[in-house]
Amino acid sequence: MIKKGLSIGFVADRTGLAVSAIRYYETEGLVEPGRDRGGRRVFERGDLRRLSFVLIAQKLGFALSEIRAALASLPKSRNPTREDWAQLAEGFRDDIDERIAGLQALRDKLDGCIGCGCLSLDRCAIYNPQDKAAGLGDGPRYLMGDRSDMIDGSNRANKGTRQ
Amino acid sequence: MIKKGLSIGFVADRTGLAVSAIRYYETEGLVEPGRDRGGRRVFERGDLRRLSFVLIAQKLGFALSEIRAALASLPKSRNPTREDWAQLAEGFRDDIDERIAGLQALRDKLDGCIGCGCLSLDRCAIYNPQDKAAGLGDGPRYLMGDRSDMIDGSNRANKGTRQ
DNA sequence: TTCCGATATCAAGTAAGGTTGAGGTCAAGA
DNA sequence: TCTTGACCTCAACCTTACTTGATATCGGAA
Repeated sequence: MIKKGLSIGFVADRTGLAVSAIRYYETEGLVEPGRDRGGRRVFERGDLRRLSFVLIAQKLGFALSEIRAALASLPKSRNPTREDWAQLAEGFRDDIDERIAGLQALRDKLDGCIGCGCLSLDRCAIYNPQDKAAGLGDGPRYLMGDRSDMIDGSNRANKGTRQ
Repeated sequence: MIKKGLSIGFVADRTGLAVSAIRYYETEGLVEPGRDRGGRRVFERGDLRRLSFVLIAQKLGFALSEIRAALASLPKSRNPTREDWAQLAEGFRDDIDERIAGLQALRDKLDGCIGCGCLSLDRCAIYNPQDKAAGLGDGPRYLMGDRSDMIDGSNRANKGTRQ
């Protein structure tokens, strides 16, 4: 059985990653290269795919920890088959779809509010204190939240206004 | 002329930002609150909009430096009008559109390659060393770049293969 | 007048995602 | 054999985007 291993420099050239980044990814558990007698890292071809996946996922805004979790679904005992990768990509694609939807929703809101000039806001589609910034991640955030009625007549009337 | 100023706490409540974050944004030039006699920050209503804009843009993956640049297009001498904001939002929306397009392209590529199982790659739509990861930012990166022919017959044949 | 919460500054710390540098080893070619 | 380039480890440093803690002041209410 002839085994061929790839050096870290070769992998770096192929993926466009810096050697230091690949070593860092190893410490983060994103790849687990073997070692040769001399202690040098020996990568397999499948690692190129893993690392490319890391690159793509990162560009999409996934954190390394999330990517590690995704990669964990690949079998460790054998070389991942195309079915394994297809399955991983499936869930991944769902995530992409969600992000696209989130961006589109936001764009529509921007169109509806700022774009149309309805900055008086009370009747604005975008302005809704109950509304969350849909699809944009953690924590409820008010979108362009500015409203006059809350300044002059709210239960916070004397807090926060000065002079 | 009656001027009303908003305290940092009020602004924090309204935007959902931490007080410390708002102070940080000031050091970064994203807002420039005035000060009252006692040295406390005094915000204007327009600052709520600025800060909301910062929040949204950040969620979209813009760096604070980019956001600062975008905000710089607003007039400093007078209160930004709805036209000012509309103009800012316009270019911003184009960016969103680009990002959406990039994500869609990537999704399609994933569908076309991993999804369909064509991992032999040479004929694969996604595999193209000349191709950049479209719309995904800096630097050319190979997408899922793994190819057997380059291992056994390339001008790098004896570099990077071991044992 | 005293108290207390909100505010202020400044330095340091945090987390993520790496890069850089020092000092050392390995192995193939001249 | 010597050199050279690719590789190794480990610690320190970097940037971004904040948070935390120490220490101090402001100003409105009791």
